[in-house]
Amino acid sequence: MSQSQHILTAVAWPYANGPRHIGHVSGFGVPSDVFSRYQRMAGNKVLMVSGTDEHGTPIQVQADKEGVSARELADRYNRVIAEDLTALGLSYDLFTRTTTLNHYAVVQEIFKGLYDNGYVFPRTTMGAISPSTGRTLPDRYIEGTCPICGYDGARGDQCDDCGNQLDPVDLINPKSRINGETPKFVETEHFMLDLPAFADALGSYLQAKQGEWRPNVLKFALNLLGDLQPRAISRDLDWGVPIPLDGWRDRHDKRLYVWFDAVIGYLSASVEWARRSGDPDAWRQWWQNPDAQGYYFMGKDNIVFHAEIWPAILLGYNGEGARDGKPGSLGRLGLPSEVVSSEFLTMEGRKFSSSRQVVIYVRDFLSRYDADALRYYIAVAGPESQDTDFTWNDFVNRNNGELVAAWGNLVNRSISMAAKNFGAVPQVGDLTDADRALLASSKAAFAPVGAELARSRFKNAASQALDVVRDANRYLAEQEPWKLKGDPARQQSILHVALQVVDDVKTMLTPFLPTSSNKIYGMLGGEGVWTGMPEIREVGEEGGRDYPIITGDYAGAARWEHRPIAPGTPLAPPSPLFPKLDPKVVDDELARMGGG
RNA sequence: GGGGCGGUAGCUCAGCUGGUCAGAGCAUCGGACUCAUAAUCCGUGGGUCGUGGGUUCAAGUCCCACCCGCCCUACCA
Repeated sequence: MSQSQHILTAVAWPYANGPRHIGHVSGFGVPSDVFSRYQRMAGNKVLMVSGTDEHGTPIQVQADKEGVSARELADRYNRVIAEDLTALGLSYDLFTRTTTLNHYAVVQEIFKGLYDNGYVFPRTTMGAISPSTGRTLPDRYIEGTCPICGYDGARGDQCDDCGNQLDPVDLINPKSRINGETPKFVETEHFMLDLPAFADALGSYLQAKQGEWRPNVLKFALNLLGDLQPRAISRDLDWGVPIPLDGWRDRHDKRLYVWFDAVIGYLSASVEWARRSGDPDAWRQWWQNPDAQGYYFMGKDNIVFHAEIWPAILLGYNGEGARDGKPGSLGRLGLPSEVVSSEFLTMEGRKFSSSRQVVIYVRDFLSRYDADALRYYIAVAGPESQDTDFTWNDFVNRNNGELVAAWGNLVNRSISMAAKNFGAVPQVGDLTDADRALLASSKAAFAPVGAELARSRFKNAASQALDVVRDANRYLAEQEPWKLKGDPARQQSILHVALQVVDDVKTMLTPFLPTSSNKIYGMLGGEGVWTGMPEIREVGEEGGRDYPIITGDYAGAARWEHRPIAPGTPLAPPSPLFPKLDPKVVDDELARMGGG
């Protein structure tokens, strides 16, 4: 094992145009938190950052629809999302937003660095704008008749009927999906990121990741290299980060493209975190230390931005593309060590769709079920390596069978017996072969389970921890401590062994189940905090506005290691850890989904 | 159109660079037990590993073709 490392956990930024649903958090939220909690327990220095992504056309469109300003809309959903992610127990060191002055400053610094090195240049292009607002009309917001197959619901970027990629200029009878008006195609000047200049650098960067990244991510990224085009990183819109060049800075009709500013959020959030921690340069440990690792968590539709565009931006800022150059004033910045992408979650066989009520928002879910139950389900049955279907039936089965019947019951029966008979953690006497075997297999599980967690293979990790649970239940069935009233010494030894294994497994499940693991820690007499939980804090910014952030003190007692339990520690009769769900909730939830 | 993923027991899925790889969990059925949220434990059945070829001493595991499902295609994780 290596020494303590600096690990940046960069979590995809949820878009603040509405509340997030469980598909979103299964992609970026739960995986990144399980990973980060494990890394902290393993003794590494984790910096986990994210925030709400608040610029761009969809937010402006939604705000117009609701008759509020983009900022008001973003304020609203920033708070909703921050509250939901906190309730899920996601241990962000800083969860901020893209509308801070700090973020604007960092984004503009990166832009200038790219510009000074020659990787960003202006170009006049043809683009669609809305005649009534003058704003860029993204291709997806234009529909019309497909010039190839005649399908009349084709979008500007692609025809859903024949599958061909289109240019919106070619659409017959194009219309805006926002308000039905006919878009105007005009010449407009935009700044382009010179992606072809990074073809070689990106190629060698990605090649070096062979065997390390999930194969689908790497294949996808390598594939993109074949056709790199300069890409516009500005838009005709007033809701975004201003372009920091003379003659552009004060224009209200040109802003940086939302994705360009969003990925830079990982850096700006790190900078903000450092400043709030009292050491403004602390972020450098995660970005400029050659031994630091950066893990980026997201859903698969984000791969292009994290495996292609973000590395290109960093290379350009560092002056490491085909045009060379030198690092900007922040200094050389590290590229992602690994891009961890989840696949997609579907809902009862269908795509998530808020308009069709095929959705369950995080908030609604957590109003009826525990965060640990959702975290567990996503970790063991989520879209880790392929698209996965969420069904209420499966959720109830796994909750009742695995969390309640296997794990919760082991905890409950062990502590209950020990509390009832001895009122304390029992002494251990001579060990039998069976005792030793169980203790050894429990202790031996730390290494493989940890290794799987470090590789973001959460299903394997959880299932190996559950194997220990099954071993322990079998052990109790074989040893039958409840029959040994006449042999208290032996009875004590058995219960001691059982409790020790409960403690071990509690440790191994902590990344998945922080809340219930904290309870078990307390039940077994643990002092202080086992694993920290996030909280919302209201903060301000010099010259800016107040806003909520998620942060927390995660330096609890939790360590990724076997911890001997102490005989004599008082035990109280336990209460169940996980509520068993009535199978009727399946029907209730399906009915809630609008007729199922 | 281009790219990617998947098709293994009733269900959900493991099976990395080819040789105990035909598995796990759940569900079913039979039995045991009672400490525990009627939880637990033991046993049982069940698959020509999508289809057709090929390479090999040996193929879910590699190659080709095909069928089916899904996803991405750059402003819905």
